[in-house]
Amino acid sequence: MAEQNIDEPKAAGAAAEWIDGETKVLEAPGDHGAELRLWLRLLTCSTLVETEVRRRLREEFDSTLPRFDLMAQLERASDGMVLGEVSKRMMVSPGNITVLVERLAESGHISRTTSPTDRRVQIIALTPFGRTEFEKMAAAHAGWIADLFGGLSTKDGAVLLDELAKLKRSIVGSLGKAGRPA
Amino acid sequence: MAEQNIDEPKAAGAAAEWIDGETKVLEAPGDHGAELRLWLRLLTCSTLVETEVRRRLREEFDSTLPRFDLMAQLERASDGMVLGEVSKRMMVSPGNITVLVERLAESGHISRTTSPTDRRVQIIALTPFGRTEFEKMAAAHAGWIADLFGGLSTKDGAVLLDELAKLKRSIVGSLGKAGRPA
DNA sequence: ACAAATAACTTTAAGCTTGAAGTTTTTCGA
DNA sequence: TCGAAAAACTTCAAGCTTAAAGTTATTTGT
Repeated sequence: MAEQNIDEPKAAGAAAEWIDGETKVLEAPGDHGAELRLWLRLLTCSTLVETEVRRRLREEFDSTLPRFDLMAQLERASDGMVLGEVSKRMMVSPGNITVLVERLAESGHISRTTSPTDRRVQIIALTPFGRTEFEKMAAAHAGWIADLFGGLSTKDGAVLLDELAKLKRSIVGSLGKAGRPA
Repeated sequence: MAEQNIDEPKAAGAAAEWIDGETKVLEAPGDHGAELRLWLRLLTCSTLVETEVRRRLREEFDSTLPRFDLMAQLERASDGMVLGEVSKRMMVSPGNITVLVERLAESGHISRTTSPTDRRVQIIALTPFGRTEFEKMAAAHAGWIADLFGGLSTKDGAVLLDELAKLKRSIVGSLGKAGRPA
């Protein structure tokens, strides 16, 4: 493991590391080591937080992150939201939403109606029960995140937020270039 | 696959946003808005990259990220690696590895042997075929990441790497505090 | 008006992932 | 030594996720 002060980030995409080893560094073709290290570290942070959030949602609320996210989308839409819109906002496939909605409707957290003006469209909304439950979860969630990120100074937080904005522009720019449908 | 909106970061954990809305900002209890925004942005970057990597692994190599990661772990271990060690390094459950190993063994990418000294232990290693395949994928992967992160200046990359190190310390510190087993 | 295209889901098949429970081996302690 | 405990998986049930194919409903082009 390279000389990093914090210990090994090995998760998904971890092919990164082999550039670190003295063995491979010699033959590095375009030397993408810096980017790989960055990606690996980003992924590690993200995975650590996500794993912890999942764990606590399960243990403290017997729920899951996807369900929480779906309810979060609905929280601000008091009139409900079209299924396709939820899918886009959550960046997941429509089929996925269908399944989640089924479960959340069964458990009484959300309601689902067919649009009166377009019978293809499904409108989903939090039920009062769902809203109450979500508010409890959201408050707890905010606390967890605050704890996990709390070791960062205000300044570091601001810098990180800014650098991540730049990174996002880089990513989106790169994705846009290759003629993938927007 | 739904075309996902790139602009708004709404993915997993997105309860964040409701602090942004004028509605909620008034009653923010401990005001964890800064941390939530940071988390949301981090997650967005990570998700965008991961989704793209998965897509390309599938389209260009008919493979998956978990398989790639598993092979990446083996790449540097020419003598093979114990299954439990792989599980720890990849930060996933042992049962998960069992399944992945089965598939990769079937396809001839890895070999699997029972340790001669301890018959509980499974040792897995890349086959020559697996190694060749992995090297192709790894080279492509490094290029994808370089593209995605390439819009970042060297300076920004360095700053981001540093801030992420601080963040990771914050996270790990926070996780450590609550007496969860390491 | 009406057929073709488009939209908005839903269904399906396949793969990933986990926590919990189960199996086989080793190790440890009295 | 020998039985209990621990280790290292494996199996299982459930849930998430996606791409692709299928349905039903609405729009469009002519």
